[in-house]
This record gives sequence, C-alpha cells and structure tokens, in this order.
Amino acid sequence: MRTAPSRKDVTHERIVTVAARAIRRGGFQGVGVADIMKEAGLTHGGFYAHFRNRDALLVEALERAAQETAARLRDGVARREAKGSSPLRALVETYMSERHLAEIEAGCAVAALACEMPRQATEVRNAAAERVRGLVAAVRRALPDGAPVGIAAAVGSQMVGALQLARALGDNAEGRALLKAAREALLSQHDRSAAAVRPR
Amino acid sequence: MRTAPSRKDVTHERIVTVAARAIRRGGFQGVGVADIMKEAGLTHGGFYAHFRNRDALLVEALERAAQETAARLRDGVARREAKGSSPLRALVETYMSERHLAEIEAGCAVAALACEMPRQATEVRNAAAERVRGLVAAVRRALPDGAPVGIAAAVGSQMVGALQLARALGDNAEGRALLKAAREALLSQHDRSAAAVRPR
DNA sequence: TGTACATCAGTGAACGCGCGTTCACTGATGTAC
DNA sequence: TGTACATCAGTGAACGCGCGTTCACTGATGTAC
Repeated sequence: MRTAPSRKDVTHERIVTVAARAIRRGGFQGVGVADIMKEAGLTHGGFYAHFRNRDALLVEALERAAQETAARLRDGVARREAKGSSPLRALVETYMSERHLAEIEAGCAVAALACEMPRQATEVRNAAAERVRGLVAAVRRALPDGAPVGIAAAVGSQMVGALQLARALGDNAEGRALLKAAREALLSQHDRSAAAVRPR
Repeated sequence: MRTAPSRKDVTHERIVTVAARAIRRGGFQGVGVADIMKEAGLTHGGFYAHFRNRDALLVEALERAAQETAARLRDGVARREAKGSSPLRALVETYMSERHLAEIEAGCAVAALACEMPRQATEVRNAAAERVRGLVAAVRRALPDGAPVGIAAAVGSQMVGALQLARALGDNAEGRALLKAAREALLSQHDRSAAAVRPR
C-alpha cells in the first residue's frame, strides 16, 4: 500500500501538473522555472527542493502529459466505440478532432513538441522518445489483427503531422480544413483495406 | 535587368544563408543574433543595418530554407523519375529518405519547425504558414490527375510526421525503421489506389 | 591622374532584461518527554 | 495535555550569464572637381 502523500508530495504534483500544461503551450523552452512556480502559487526559490534542475522537471512534465493524454483519448475512443466505430476509426477521429486541434495545452505532447525533441538534453530526449514509442504502440493496439507491421508508424505519423500542419495554419477554417482532409483520407483508406480483408 | 548586387547585398545574402541553416538546426529560438553574425564573419552590431529586428531575419530565413529545399527535392525527384518512378513515388522516396532524416539543417523547414510555428510572432507565423501551403501544393502537383481533393494534405501530413517521429527517436536503427515503415506503407497504398484507377 | 570630401558598411562597447541556480533565513509542522 | 526542540517546506534576495537592441565611432569605398 502506498503511504499517504506528504505535503511536499502534493506540492510536487501541483508543480508537475502546471508544467505539463506549460510545456505543450510554450514548448520546452517556454517552461520557465519562475513562471511555473508562480503559476503553482509558490516562489521560485523552492524549486530545487523538488527537482535536480530544469530538465528533471521537463522529464516529469512529459510523463504527466502522456498520462493525461492517454486518459483523454481513452474517453473519446470509448465514446465513439459505443456508437459502433471500429477501434482504429475511434482513435483517428478522437486524435484528429477539432477539439484536439484547439486544445493544444491539454493535447498530445508528441504533436505539441515533436520537432523540438531532437534538440533537448539527453535525459529529456530519452523521455521524449519514450512518448513517441507510446504513441505508436497505442495506434498498434487499435489496429485490426493481421494489419501489416509498420502500419502503426504510418498512421501515427499522419495523425501527428496533420495536427501540426493544421495548427501551423491556425485554429481557423484553413487549419480545420486541412485536418479534416487528412482525417477523411486516412479513414477512407482504412475502410477500403478493411473491406479487402473481410469482404462481405 | 537586375542591378549588380552591392557589397551590402552580398553580406545580407550571407547572413540569411547562415540563418536558414541555423533555424533548422536549432529551432526558431536557436537563432541568436550574435551567433549568426559571428558565423557569417561579422560582429553583431551591424545586424540592424540589415534587418528591422530578429523576427525579420526569421522570415527571410524561412523563405531561403524553402527555396533551398525546393531545389534539393527537385533534384532527388528528377533522378528518381529518370529511373521510372511516378512523380508521387519519387517525391515520397526523396522526402522520406534516410538522407533527409540525417540532414536536418539542410532539410525541409516545415519538418524541422512545425510544432514551433504556432508560438511565433504574427509576422513569422504568416511566413511559416506559407511554407506549409507550399509543401501541400508540392504534393498536389505530384499527385496523379483525378486524385481526390484532400489527399495532398494527408500525404504531406504523413511525410512531415514520419520525419519528425523518426528524428525524435534518433538518427539510428530505430528512427530509420520508423521512417522506412511509414514510407513503405504510404507507397504500397499509392500503388494499390493507382492499380484501382488504372487496372492493367 | 590626383586630391578632398561624403557616404556607406561594419565595429565594439554598453544597456536593460530575463533566466537558471544558489543560499541564508523563516515560519510551520511534527516529535520527545 | 503542555512545553521545548528538531525538522521540514517554502521565501526572497542575490549571482552570473546570455540575449536583443542601441549607438557613437572608424575605416573603406565611391564621387566631385
């Protein structure tokens, strides 16, 4: 049994929660120690009682963001599956939704940070690579049995890429149109290959 | 007829060329005024005789990077088409090549910077969005006539996403495997739909 | 062709500011008796 | 139950550093006569 969280543990959680949002909103270097502490209702001096340095916070923030996103996706997927969607369709529609386009700071950390990952310190890079693996694994779990190996990488790439391109165009008609086009193309391809595997 | 470039024009070009590489290597905020000037063989004080401010340099660097990438892609595509590849296959193989994976600072600015674009100042964001449109347009031109509208967005998303995920995993066996898997999936899908349109 | 001057491109010191990090200190919480 | 002390979590001033930007100045280039 886990021991009850100490007062310090509670504070630590709060800092990480704030950072997990900030990292997606502002990027890795958008996370300032003083800003995070302030947003968590603290002064910046206490930071180093909680983390070895700034990178250590980034690592924890990435982990937290992944947990949050996994939970959010699970919800959206369950809701769509209940309406009769296949697991893959449910995942694609949830991930490539207008909501995910808009809510960058509560969304997938990989989509929010991918191009910055190669530029981070080793420690942070490793944690980031782990998030990429987790994303691909989530896609793989949603694929029908017998789907060719490697499809998960392709679908994951497309989901992440489309969200990023759409966000680069902006959360407006143009961005939403790009996201929708990519989503529809992916889904219709999925339907066609499903039909090929199990013709009715 | 254009007038001959002045000494200042030549220097300006050199600064932009250096910045166009730096922006892809280090991201938007990896471009430091002093560093760029030093790498161009100058002192930082002269910067503001060339650019209104740092953002103005970023805009020009984005444009320069796009020109360089367009030229590079053209070469790779022409070489592959000469060997009998379709325009789309040639583009996909060039863009999703191991070479492009490795040469980030000479590669596509969209792949190198997409997730940072939404966080830039308006001026820079607009220039960045223009690069996204250019990428999608390039894919569209490579598509066979009669391809459904929106496929360009899907293919562009997948190319950009795969390159970013692979780079996040690293320029190693794991990253190359992801890139290859995504590329093969995209190409085999392309072959299948081409066969469906023009069965032989 | 040569001299005098104006313009131009680049130099380097200085500025204000924000950031990550350190550290002596304080007030609150918990423990011993 | 109450008092004395130790531990703990957080405070806030201070540090060094790097960055974007400004500006008075210099040396080179070009122009007028």
